[in-house]
Amino acid sequence: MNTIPQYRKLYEILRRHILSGLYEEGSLLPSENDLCAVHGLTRPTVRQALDTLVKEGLILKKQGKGSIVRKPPQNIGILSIEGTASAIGGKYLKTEILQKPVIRNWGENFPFELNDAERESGCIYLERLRFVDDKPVFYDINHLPNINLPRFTSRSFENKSLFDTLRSNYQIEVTGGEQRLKAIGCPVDIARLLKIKKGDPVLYLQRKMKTNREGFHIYSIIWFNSMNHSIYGRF
Amino acid sequence: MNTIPQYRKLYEILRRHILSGLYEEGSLLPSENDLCAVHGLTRPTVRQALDTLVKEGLILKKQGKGSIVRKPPQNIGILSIEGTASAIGGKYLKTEILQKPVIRNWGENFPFELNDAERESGCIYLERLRFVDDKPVFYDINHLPNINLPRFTSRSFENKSLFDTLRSNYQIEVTGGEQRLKAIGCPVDIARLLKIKKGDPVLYLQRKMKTNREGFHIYSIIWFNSMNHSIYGRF
DNA sequence: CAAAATTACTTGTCTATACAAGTTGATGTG
DNA sequence: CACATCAACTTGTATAGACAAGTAATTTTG
Repeated sequence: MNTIPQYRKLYEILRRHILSGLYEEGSLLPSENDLCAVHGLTRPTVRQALDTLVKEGLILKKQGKGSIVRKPPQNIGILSIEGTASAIGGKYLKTEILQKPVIRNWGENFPFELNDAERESGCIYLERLRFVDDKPVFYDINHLPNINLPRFTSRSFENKSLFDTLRSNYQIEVTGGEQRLKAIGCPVDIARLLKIKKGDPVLYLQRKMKTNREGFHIYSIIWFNSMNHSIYGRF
Repeated sequence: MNTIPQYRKLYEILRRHILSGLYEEGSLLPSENDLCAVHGLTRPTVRQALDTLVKEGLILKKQGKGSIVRKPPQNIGILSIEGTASAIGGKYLKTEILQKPVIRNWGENFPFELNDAERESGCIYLERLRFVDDKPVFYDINHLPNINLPRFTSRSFENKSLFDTLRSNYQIEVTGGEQRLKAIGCPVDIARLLKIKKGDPVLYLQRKMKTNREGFHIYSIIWFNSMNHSIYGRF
């Protein structure tokens, strides 16, 4: 059976509520017993859902007090952006799909090593241009192995997070990864997309992300205009 | 009572066993039921201990299989460099101290927030230029609070790691941190040091590192010439 | 009125049990 | 022998309940 566990459903609900702003920052989530009653679960199950939220940094638990809602830095699938001018609310982040997901080969000199399963299955490829405050900030191309992702290429990704889709529809979560970072002069075709001049300094990232699905990696190459925004990270 | 929870004790035991090499990499931990029997606990408690190990990356659980022991987690990439041409061994990394550690104020617009203790004590300041293969690759300026660091300013740091010194002489270890990243055109004075042209794209990092000493942070600002090297990181 | 004690809440830890689901090797069967 | 089946393991999910410990507001006490 391909059923989604209860604790996971509750996690998705709470996560959505938190991110949608239903709870103010610093306010308390319903108590564990309340959540039990409302959703018809027992405490260990509810706690499992809350544990996941804690791990993601969305809540902070205090014994005797409750679960305090936090709003972690706006996360664009692992990539956190910090604005220099305005705070970045989810509202101001837009995504334009330049290349809808298509199935194709990995390409000649793919900059990462691939395992056999990945190479044999081919990959799903998509290109995106992402906006903050209606101004283009970064452009990314993404490769994921075409393994057990039913109906993936027919989904809409416009203004949706790729990682949200993977998480809520396929239970795939990024658990870690590695990346290489450079500052380069922007090539002309990318510069046109980002509305900057050729040769302007941009951040160039190659990243390979591991997921909870064994051997399933997500590969991204990113050009990031850091003129008005920084990449923010914790380690 | 100040008793340590059972799951925490078990976690400490298993962690010590793994790090001491009692289990080989890739081998299996005793099954959850075995651990229950041996330590006189129930499965939820044992699982709580294992969860912590998973979170730390010391084991990897597979349903139906067991808990697989992994190598101790990779370093908290203080700053890993990856060469484009030759592999970089520690041997080829040299450090030149441009400004020996001095005690002074934090400066007007220090780019990070400081706590009271830090601001009141003033800071130790030093500048370094770091070479790979005898070519300058990055320049960093570092600030650390002048709190309980006897004889620090009289130490030699030439070709020594600042972090090694802090660990072995003062038992200060970096436990995590946060950073902001940008690509910028290199300012003229930095360009001269790095032997590149003014305006060439360089990576610019601001990082704040947390340590095992409560409230003691290390602040670094780094200009990195990524022409021939990348910054490599795991997350 | 101010401080101490109580009370009602919260999360933290733990036991005991049950069944589902994935893995592996042994056991039969054709 | 090759292959399917089964049995015995593993971890994953979930229920039900108990008591400990921290928090905060209320009540009692001096």
